[in-house]
Amino acid sequence: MQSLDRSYEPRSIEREAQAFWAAKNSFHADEVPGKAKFYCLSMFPYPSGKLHMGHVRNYTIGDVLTRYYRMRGMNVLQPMGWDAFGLPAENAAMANKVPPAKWTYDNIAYMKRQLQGLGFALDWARELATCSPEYYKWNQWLFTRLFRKGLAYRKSGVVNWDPVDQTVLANEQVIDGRGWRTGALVEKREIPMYFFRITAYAEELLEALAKMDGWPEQVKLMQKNWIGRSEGVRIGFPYELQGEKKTLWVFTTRADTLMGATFMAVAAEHPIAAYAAKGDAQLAAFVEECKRGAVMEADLAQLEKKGMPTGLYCANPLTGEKLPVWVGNYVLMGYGEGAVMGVPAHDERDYAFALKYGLPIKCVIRHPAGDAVPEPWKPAYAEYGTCINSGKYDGLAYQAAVDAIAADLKAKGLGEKQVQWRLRDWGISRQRYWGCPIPIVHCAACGDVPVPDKDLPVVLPENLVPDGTGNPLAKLPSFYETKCPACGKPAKRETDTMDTFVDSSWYFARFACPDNDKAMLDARARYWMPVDQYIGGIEHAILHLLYSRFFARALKAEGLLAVEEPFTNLLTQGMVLAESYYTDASGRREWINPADVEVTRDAKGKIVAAKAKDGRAVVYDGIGTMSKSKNNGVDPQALIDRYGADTARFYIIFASPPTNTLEWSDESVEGSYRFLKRVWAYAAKFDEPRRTMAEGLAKTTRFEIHSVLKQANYDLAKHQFNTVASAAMKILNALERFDGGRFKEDGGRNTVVEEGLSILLRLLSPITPHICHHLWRELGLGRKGSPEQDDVMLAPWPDPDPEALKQDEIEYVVQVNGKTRGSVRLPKAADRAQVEASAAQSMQKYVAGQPIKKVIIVPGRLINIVV
RNA sequence: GCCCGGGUGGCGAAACUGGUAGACGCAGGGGACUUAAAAUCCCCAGGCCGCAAGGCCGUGCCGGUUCGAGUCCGGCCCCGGGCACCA
Repeated sequence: MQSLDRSYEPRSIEREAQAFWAAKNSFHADEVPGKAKFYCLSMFPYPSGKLHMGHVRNYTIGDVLTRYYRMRGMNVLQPMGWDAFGLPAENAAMANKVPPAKWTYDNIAYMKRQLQGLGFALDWARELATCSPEYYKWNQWLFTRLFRKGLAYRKSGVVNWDPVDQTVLANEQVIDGRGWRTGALVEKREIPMYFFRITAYAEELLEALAKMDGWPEQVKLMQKNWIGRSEGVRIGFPYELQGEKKTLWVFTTRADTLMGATFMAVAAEHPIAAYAAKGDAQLAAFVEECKRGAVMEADLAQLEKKGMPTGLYCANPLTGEKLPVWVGNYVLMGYGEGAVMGVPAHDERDYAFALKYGLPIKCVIRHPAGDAVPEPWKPAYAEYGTCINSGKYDGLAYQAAVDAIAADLKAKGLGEKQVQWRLRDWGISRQRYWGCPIPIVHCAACGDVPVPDKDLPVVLPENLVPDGTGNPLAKLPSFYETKCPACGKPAKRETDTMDTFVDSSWYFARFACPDNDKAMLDARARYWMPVDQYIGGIEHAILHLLYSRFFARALKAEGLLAVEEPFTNLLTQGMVLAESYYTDASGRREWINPADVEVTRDAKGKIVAAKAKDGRAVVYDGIGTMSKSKNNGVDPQALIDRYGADTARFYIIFASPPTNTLEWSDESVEGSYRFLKRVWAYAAKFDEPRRTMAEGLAKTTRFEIHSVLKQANYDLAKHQFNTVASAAMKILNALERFDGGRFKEDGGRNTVVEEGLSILLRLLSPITPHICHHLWRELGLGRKGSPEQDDVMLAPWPDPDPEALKQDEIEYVVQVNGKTRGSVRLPKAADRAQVEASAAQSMQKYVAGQPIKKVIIVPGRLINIVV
């Protein structure tokens, strides 16, 4: 053990503490009936190579919570695993000619060592990787169950197609509409895919949000909007095609504006568009143009609104008025009916479209600005109001108009009220190699046949190297040639793999029983689930969390889980950002890592210039997420190597509250290291003889320490850890003020110092466990003869002593007309008259003869004199 | 474009239910120790005016509510996250 005579050496004490925990198996969690369990989980990492700052932040936050709840006496589980399938492994494989499996396993080994070096309280016995057959077997098993229930099914879906590489591209691989490797213009292509019917749970997923008190409002709101329940009316517009009567259906939330419809717009993929394009080359070209391009909604939504008439007309179902049918590039086939009614007077997009193409604008809602809709567009035009120019519906307000119109449409068989969801079914097929094979066999006679349980898992061969032109599995007969499980005839195995979101939608439950090879989940999952505290990046607020909620419901329906909500409390950490710099001396931008940039400051510390360490001038490009493309990643390992894990952990906690973005600063790390050195140095002086302190100073110091502790516990409860770190600093400051430098006279251990150090080390131990572990034992602060003597983690969490918090006097802030002018100290027992008199007395200068209108007193805090 | 957040000193931040804006740190300035440097310790520090006492201004911008607004309300600007195949 490192002696306190030596200065703080993080490396040796961290190694020593980690060895202690390993020897004692300190972080192993067992199912203990009757003891309150606490399942604390951070989102598992993708094994990309090495830990990045976001990981360190995520796992430090999780570890602080884990260690805190342990000390609060709960049975805590904190596991770790690997989200090990995915695209980057294939990219690395192509670049290095190494199979994704080897690359992935090497990364896992390296990152595991890094996590261990950070001293996280993880139960490694439960480690799992989603790319192992023992894990993904159960993806496949569940898929076959959902398939038989109709919750997994096949239909066509749209993908990005690179015509040169003849391969499907991920959205990420499409840059400005072109393939990332070939530069070819990307096309949309429809292919058969498997979907999970998440929409079957839309209503439940939405309604449960209201009861999820442990989730941030922000995330619940995002999910609510994503699910997107809207009430409206499905309206049929009759038309004739070659003498045949047909109906064009639309969904609208504004049936009250039906009389203001002046055109119809359909998506390029709509059957009407396809029909009309047959006889019209120009329209055909436009439809083709709309169908090309990327599939991303963000891109589609920002396209210039364009349209073309089909030459077809349909009739307003109530008036028979003829309405031209257009094809519009802003109409999405995936939402509603793939067609909309155009009401230019009361919808901004329709308005712009009508102006552009000279379509009539008919005002049918009275709004504050009047009964017309002159240019330019005003948001008021879209507000609810009373119907006008609408015949028998004139004078009706929104709901009454919708009700009346829906009733009339229903009578004609041309409409009814409908609830529409924005949520779409989840397409899980990926035309990629490094993922979980979809357990389906395609048989000419029997159709899609799920692989029987006895043949699971369908094992993914681990030795392939993709070449960028399609899925290598589709080129491997030994993989896809098989026999139909139903009829035994030759058949073809599905070569698509599953979206990696499938893997991550249930891993949290598998941590309870990763060793079970007979069942996906068992009773241990029912013990540990739900996760009590889930921690992860805000960027996962919708997809991952929504898919996991869907899975929990599906697993409950299979009898595998007892709960339908997987995460009771959710903490969404902010992203870690860094500055980026570039030089364009050579004509094209070269990004310089912030670590290699030196800045010049003026006398006030403001940055006035920056240059690269090699002397080249650099341009500051602002702050953003750490990325390879901007070369602004900061490697946490360098930080850990230099200062130790405790400093890295402390800095990351201290720098910002967990939910904020964290702007990286190398300089500030130094301050965290300095603080830990001060803790060490102060502790080292603990047993030096000290003189007896004056009673008054002891009382003030205890008041200070216990007040700070009270606030720190309050902050911990609301997960504001940065101020807990501040609190530790304040306690050390108070202790140093108390007896700094006065170690000459005798007196032995001072009880104020002993108590202060004991509180400090316990408060700090979840954040910086190694140094606290060491000092706690070295100073012998634990109760004699108890297990906590050897291990601060086993000590009880400190709570403030109510005696120490008692005060005889209170300081009141005194304001005149709301402006702070001073303060007065008054005995705690002072009554209102005394408080007022004392305040008026002290404010004579400001009141100066003016009549006092009233005096506002906030008990124990503030006095405001209004003159 | 749509949905969700955020904006407070040179920087990260704090401020409990509307009640002393800037705690705790970083960077900066001054000093002590040292042959020197590093390390450590002490002091100063929102802006403007003033020798000082003190005064005025100040939480992205504009307006409102209130005895009192960083905090509540309305409008705007900028930045970040998500938009269904990155994870």
